Amino acid sequence: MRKNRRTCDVPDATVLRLPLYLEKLKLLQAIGVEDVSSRQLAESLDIKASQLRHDFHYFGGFSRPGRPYHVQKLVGALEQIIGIAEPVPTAIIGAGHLGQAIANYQNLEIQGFPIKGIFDANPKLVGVEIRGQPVRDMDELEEVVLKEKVKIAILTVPAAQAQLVADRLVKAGIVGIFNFAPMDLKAPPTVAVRNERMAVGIMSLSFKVKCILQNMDLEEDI
Amino acid sequence: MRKNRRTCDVPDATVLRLPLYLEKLKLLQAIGVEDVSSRQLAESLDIKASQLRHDFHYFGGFSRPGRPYHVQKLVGALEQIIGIAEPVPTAIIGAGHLGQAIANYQNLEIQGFPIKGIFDANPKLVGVEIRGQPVRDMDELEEVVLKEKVKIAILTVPAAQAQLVADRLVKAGIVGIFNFAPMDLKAPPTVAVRNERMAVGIMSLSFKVKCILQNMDLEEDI
DNA sequence: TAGATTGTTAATCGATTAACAATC
DNA sequence: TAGATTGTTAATCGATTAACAATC
Repeated sequence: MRKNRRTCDVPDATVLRLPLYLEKLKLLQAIGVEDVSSRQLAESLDIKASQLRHDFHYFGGFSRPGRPYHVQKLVGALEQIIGIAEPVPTAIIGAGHLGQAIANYQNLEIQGFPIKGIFDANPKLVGVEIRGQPVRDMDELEEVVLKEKVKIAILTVPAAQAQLVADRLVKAGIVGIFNFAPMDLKAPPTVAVRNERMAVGIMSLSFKVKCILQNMDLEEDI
Repeated sequence: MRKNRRTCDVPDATVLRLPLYLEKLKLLQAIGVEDVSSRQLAESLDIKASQLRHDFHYFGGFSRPGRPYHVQKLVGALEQIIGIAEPVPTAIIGAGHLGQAIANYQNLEIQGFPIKGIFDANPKLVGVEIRGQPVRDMDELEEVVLKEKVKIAILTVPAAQAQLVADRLVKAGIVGIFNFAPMDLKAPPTVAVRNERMAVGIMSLSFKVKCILQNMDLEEDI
């Protein structure tokens, strides 16, 4: 029990690297590589080997001194840590273009997030099939969440409805919300929320673009 | 010239907060608020006032001791710094669901990123109108980028084609790529690339979900 | 054995926060 | 004036990197 609690006391920066480690390791696994050293893995991700080992150290390490990592074992261990060793039932709320884009992204299921329901308030969309699943009416939300033990909701509804839907999801017992609506959601601390902010992404890109253009102008001046 | 260069030597963490500051300030502007203190603005963003002032300090500060910030001026200054004081011509490559979702997201234009072209390789999509614009054939890519002085490309093509398209964009003179394909793009240092990694987002959420569920189990045990 | 590797701690680096003089 | 505010530097905190003993 103590140990489980500890595996959760990990810096965000480390948590964000776990999926990258897993992704690379799965590629290695696919081409039949059995062992990999921290140096090899770190180089392919453009980070320092000591950072990778430091990250792994939060979970007690996955090998022992002198021996490289066993790819298969490491994949299993990371899946366990990330929480996708067992599939995580997931639902998509909002079947507009974004919702459909995500529903059609089949890697989601492969990566451990099977879509157990797609919902929309628009009667024109209800019943439309997406990857073999009908879009359901919002009325069925609570029922399906309960029945399918949905843990994560991907929220792609308009900003105006996002908080309302989120409240329903929380009440229905959802544990994580991946929010694509351009606004901050309020949720109790027992529900994890991740806001995907398109505006932050494109504006931070714009900042760098501006800097590149300025530097180009400066070089021309010389 | 020295000063311009300096405004680019700013920590990433600060750059990522600039859009959040701008967003809140625009909300204040919309409801007619003229002045705002660092404490008010910081509290609404759930950060420390000293962090906000420290961030602003990278750009020389936007007020003087004793006086709060002038909302209007601050909005203008941040737009200048982010690089959206002038609209930044943008294109979307890939008119699938994700591309259409982004194209339909009208805030993009309001926030300074007018869509000057939407492209797709699929002949069935070419010609379809999205927000008053026809989807163009990929053949026209270079021509439109040049003519419309497109600076940023939003890449929503399948992973298999992403690098090929990116190479064409770089050659055509694009300065920033917002990549939604689930793979890392290679580009010269004169082109800014931002990878949007859905997998990282949902897996880091899953990690937190797993921790919440474990803690709930622990409490039950007591 | 010699060279390479991990786990683990210490050193370094960078980002956040606190403190405060100057100002209104 | 008293209270509040900013710009700016110093202190603190946390994350990254380096170093190295133990091991293969």
